[in-house]
Amino acid sequence: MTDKTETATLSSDATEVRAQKLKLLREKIGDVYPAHFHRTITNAELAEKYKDLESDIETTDVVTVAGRVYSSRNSGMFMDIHDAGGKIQIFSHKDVTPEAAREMLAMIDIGDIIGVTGTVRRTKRGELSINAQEITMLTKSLLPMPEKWNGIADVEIRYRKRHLDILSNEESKLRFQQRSKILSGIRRFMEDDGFMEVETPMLHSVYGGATAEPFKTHHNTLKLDMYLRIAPELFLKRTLVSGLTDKVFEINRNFRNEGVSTRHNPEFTMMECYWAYADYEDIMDLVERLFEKLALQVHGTTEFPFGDKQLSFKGPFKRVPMPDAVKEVTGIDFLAIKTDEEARAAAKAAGFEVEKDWTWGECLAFIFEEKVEGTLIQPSHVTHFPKDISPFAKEVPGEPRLVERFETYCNAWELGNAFSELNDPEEQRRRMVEQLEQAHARGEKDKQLDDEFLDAIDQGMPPAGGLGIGVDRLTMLLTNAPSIRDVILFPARKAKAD
RNA sequence: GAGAGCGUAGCUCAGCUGGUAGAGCAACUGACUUUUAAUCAGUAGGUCAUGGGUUCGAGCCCCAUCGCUCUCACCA
Repeated sequence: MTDKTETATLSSDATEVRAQKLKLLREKIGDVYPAHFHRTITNAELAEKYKDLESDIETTDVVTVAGRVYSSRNSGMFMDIHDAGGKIQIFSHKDVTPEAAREMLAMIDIGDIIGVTGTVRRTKRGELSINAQEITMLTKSLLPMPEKWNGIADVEIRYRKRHLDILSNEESKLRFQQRSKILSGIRRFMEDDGFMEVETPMLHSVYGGATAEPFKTHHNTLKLDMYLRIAPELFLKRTLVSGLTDKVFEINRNFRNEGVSTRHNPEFTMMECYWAYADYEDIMDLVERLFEKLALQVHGTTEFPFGDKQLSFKGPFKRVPMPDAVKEVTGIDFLAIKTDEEARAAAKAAGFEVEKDWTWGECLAFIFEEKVEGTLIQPSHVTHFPKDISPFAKEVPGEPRLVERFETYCNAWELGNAFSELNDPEEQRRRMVEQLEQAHARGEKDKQLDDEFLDAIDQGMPPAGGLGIGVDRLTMLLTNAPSIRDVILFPARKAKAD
């Protein structure tokens, strides 16, 4: 394959060496990136099948494995190759490996993907191995692998070149495998609970269902300004009106043109569901059952660590009305306060800076966010939100300033938001018009009234409980990830100047 | 959008009050035939993010720009 005069000409620059080896390989064996190669067993299956094989025992079982070369010892006599599920040691020795296969070793670099056919054995030192009879180059890698002990630590590279992160950091690989299982776990839970998954538009000509700045785009043929959806809520409710199903859900991306942080990405995954003939208390039960199931799936138990905290997803969760929570922490009894003026005065007296036009509900919500939110470490449902900030929720009977809404908090993060959904068409229209006026007053010129939604509500939407769950944040908690970018494969980045 | 911090070899990181640019891994040349963070000897690899400035002299000090991280704001 190659003799000393050829190898002596190799440069010491890693990428140049690989390019030269690729050229030599093409001359010698032709196709360095073959289209057809079939392994007979994966590395994980191999480990399972031969877990009882004793040390220093050689079998006559011939297998074909494949994977990326992660390390090489004794001039390639021992190589570890990894596929997505595990690793296997390749043993290439003159007693067991034909000359032609051993010549290939000089052309193999760490990072290359190879296929190996040979017999299964366990070495004296107890390492399950393949005695190589045939070695096939499947993919020559042109770039060096990241450092083998520390992997990629530079967060910029970890996010921009995610393949290097996952290639070199086992923790990162496991986390994304776990995310996939969480996603399918949510889907299975919802389906088992009788919910039907639907897909509603990502491109909206009128955006709504949440208060957020949208991404704006344009459809050329329709000559129509459009928005990437900030929430699927209004379409899912229209689905509920249709009678297609009494239990509907969607798992998909929402887009919000706002700040990025360790807990915010411009596109994020939301599970949203609507359940006819149920109310927000039924939804609380549902959230608890879902969280408990996911914790069991990921950790095998409902108790698990996050950072230096210990979380428990064992239901039932603490349930506390917002006015009670605020009273407990600050002593301010909002239920005893009658007017907006009094609310602002009470807030000011307690040391909060409030805007002149704030309502009773806005003062209550503000103090909740300032003082209570940060204390909610274990999963908790905060109920009885002010109506002023909840345009889609039904009033609490006997307390028209509050609505049947709850948010689920954990680790001081908002994870879920749910209501007994408003289905009174006149009340719904009133509240949406009010929201629209407020938006226009803030300078949001693009905000429009969603007539198609209001028309559907006029048709009659069954009473229902609805819920939105932030899947990324839930995944962060379940996989002990400090940043949302650790659970999103390709998080939003600025364009690189070079 | 505001504040704080960071940017040194392909990767992980040192580099003191300003005085010749360093290590480990990876790579290359050899030795070594049962290793597993293999080992041993040697070699090569740098516009110290970029552009200005101060200084006899700048990786280090100053200014600007770019990128990243964290905190805050908007928000989930």
